[in-house]
Amino acid sequence: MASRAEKFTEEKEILVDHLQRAGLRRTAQRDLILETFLRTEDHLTSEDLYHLVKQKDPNVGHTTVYRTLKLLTEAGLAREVRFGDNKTYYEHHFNHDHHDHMICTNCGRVIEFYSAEIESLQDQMADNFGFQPTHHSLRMWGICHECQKESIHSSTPPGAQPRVRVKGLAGN
Amino acid sequence: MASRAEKFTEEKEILVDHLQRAGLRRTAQRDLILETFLRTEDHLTSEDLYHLVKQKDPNVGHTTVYRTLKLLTEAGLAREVRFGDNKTYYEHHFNHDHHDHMICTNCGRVIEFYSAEIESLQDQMADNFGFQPTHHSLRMWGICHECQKESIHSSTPPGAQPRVRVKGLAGN
DNA sequence: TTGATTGCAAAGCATTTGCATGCTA
DNA sequence: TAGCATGCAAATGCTTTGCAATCAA
Repeated sequence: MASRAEKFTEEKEILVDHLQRAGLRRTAQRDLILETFLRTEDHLTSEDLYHLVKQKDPNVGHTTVYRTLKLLTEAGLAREVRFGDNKTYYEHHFNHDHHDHMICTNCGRVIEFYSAEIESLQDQMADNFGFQPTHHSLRMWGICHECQKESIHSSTPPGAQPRVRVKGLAGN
Repeated sequence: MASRAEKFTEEKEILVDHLQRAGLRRTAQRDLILETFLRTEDHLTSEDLYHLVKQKDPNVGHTTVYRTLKLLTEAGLAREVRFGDNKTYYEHHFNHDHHDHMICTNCGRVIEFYSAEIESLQDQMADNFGFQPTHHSLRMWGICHECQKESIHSSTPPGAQPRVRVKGLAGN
């Protein structure tokens, strides 16, 4: 376990390497945004991250957070995901295994899962079509275990606001 | 095979039924939009459909197309899909089997596929988490067979504009 | 010094909403 | 006739861009 002072050393190196390779510059904002991003394990929008960053440095602009999240994605540190509410969420990518998502349409909970069998069948399927896949996204919407229990006692949804509000039914 | 005059009878009945059940009204616009929608087998945006409908009746507004596509989705005649360019596409849903999509990030081609094995593994996976799925979306991005052939002869992409422009890498 | 970066404001885009008018049932 | 539907314009929400000032290398 790394000490407090050394936290996220590896990720920071990746960012610095990426910046150098691309002829970009290391700035206090980029450092702060990366650190803040890594400090939460949640899926967060640039809006969410913006507010967290503001607590540390009120001068940082929303635009910079947007731009830096794209940067982190290019550097392989973050990954964009969408859960159906037309917002872009970001999750950690470096040192995190690939996974897919189940999204509870009642409470907004997001469950990460991985199935080697599904992955291999996907590749097989792509192969059938001569398709060369670079990436994919599998999402399932429905009711999570906890919300199913809730509905035994009450027909109304649990008190907590859904983290993700799914408007349409389809896969956006 | 139904005659020309009887085309889309079944779908029209579904719409009319849905309208009646919901206390809504049948209008010339809704009929026209449904017909135009059914007349193409493509994935189209409300923008696309709007232009097609305009050719028949220039007075129809974009808003009505938006609203009607939502209506058709509720009626079970259409399904929303997203391919990663932040636009909502619609595809036929009634009498069309469930399927997933491979999207070529070079030419925009969309390949529909279905795998019973993947579906069943998904259900199994959901079951492991006590998750009750209502619907799902599986998309793979990559290079289609045709574009792979093209790249043998030229390093530049083929002339045709991508139907779908994928900006980010992740599943939006 | 040079050119990338920042943050504000403004623009873009797809989509939604308010509202007066029009039209089904 | 009642109230749903329409279509325009305006608003919305997320994201991107223009630009002058700032800052890293």
